[in-house]
Amino acid sequence: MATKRNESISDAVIRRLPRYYRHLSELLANNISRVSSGELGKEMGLTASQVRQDLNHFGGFGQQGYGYSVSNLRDEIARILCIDMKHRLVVIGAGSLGGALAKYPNFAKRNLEIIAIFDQDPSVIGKKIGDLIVLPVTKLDDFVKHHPVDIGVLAIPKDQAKLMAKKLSELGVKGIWNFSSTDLEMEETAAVVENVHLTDSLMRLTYRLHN
Amino acid sequence: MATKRNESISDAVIRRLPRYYRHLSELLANNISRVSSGELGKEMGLTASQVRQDLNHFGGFGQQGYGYSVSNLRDEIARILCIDMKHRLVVIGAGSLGGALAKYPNFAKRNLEIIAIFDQDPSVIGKKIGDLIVLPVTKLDDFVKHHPVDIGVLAIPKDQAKLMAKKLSELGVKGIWNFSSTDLEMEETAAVVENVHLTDSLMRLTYRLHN
DNA sequence: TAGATTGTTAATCGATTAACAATC
DNA sequence: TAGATTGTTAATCGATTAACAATC
Repeated sequence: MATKRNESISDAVIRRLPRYYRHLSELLANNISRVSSGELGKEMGLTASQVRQDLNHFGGFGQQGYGYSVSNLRDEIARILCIDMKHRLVVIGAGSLGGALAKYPNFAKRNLEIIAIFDQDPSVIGKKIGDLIVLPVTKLDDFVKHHPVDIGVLAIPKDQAKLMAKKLSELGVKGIWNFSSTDLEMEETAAVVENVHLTDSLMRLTYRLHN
Repeated sequence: MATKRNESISDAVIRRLPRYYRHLSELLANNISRVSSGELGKEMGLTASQVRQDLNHFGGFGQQGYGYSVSNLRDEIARILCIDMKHRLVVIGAGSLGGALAKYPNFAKRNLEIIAIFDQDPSVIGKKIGDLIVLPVTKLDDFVKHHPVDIGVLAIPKDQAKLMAKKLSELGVKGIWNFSSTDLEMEETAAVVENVHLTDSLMRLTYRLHN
């Protein structure tokens, strides 16, 4: 059971979980086996209070007078984020971004596996990207029906994104990781969407550069 | 003058600005010339109140009884985000992610220009990526001293990220767009850092997939 | 003018911080 | 035991929503 009660956890908390995970991994790599909320918070720019509040949404992982076991806490957060389970991804769009995502090295240790990559361009189909061969999108239906796919990664132009998201969702893919610069909202469907807007991120940087 | 007074704008507001910009661009592309806070909010999943509050941090761009001029509001937001100015970027790391960013098509219309890409690997140096030729990192100092560089894009392994951020900052580069999976914090230096953590984003998706 | 919609103030809601008893 | 640090409740702060007078 991930949460203590059936309370819904705020997005602000969820956003911090992967950061906790990274920082705890870092501590672990440095052979540090225990950490207090104060120390962890200081590293991450959070108050001790906030760290304890965040963690206590999911259960009491610490021990009074001692703090938290780094490896235990890291495992708990991995479990909360569900990266203790294997997830299978397909990438739609074998352009340079799709290709880069398909080869991204940091997925494996989080149990994330890219199992196929698709494109519609005949000049790209058949090419090798890492260990994968680019398949024609026309084979997508067939592929998904015969392989378990948890997440579809959209690295295609924005005008095709909505349609492809709908298709994936209809095929039973439950998660969409969207790199097309349009906000996908899937009210109709059951799929969960996570939008990554690279230019939005860069525009926040240009804002802060001058303010 | 971007803000009305010298109030500091909350991060939550800044995060929405690029979304406003995208949605207004969309409306403009569909030849819609005016929009009310209610309509814009509905499209974006915000209340009319919030739209008006957000915009009024920067000035009164609307007109009672009419709403907002789409093109005018879009221009104002572009100005607030400073994408009416040209920004010059250099990419550090010509791996597949660095390469993809160097070729990313959505930058140009926001006045963002990639002017060089660097790598340390001799087998990559000299290769062509889009219109650019990969330069050796040893030439970085010299390049930055002779060309105006606003933003450094880090697409390198995390253990090299901190050092490279420091170097860029010392060379006078004021913005760091960091794709290395470590949180760069530049208290010592004057550089502004925007972190993009792809695996964090994916972990939020796996969380929501199961909760 | 009447209707619509803004800009802005006030009320509410939620997230962060502070405080402290519990306890290892 | 004494010291440290948690889990949790209460207080504060800030962001979102509601309300409405101003006005195009």
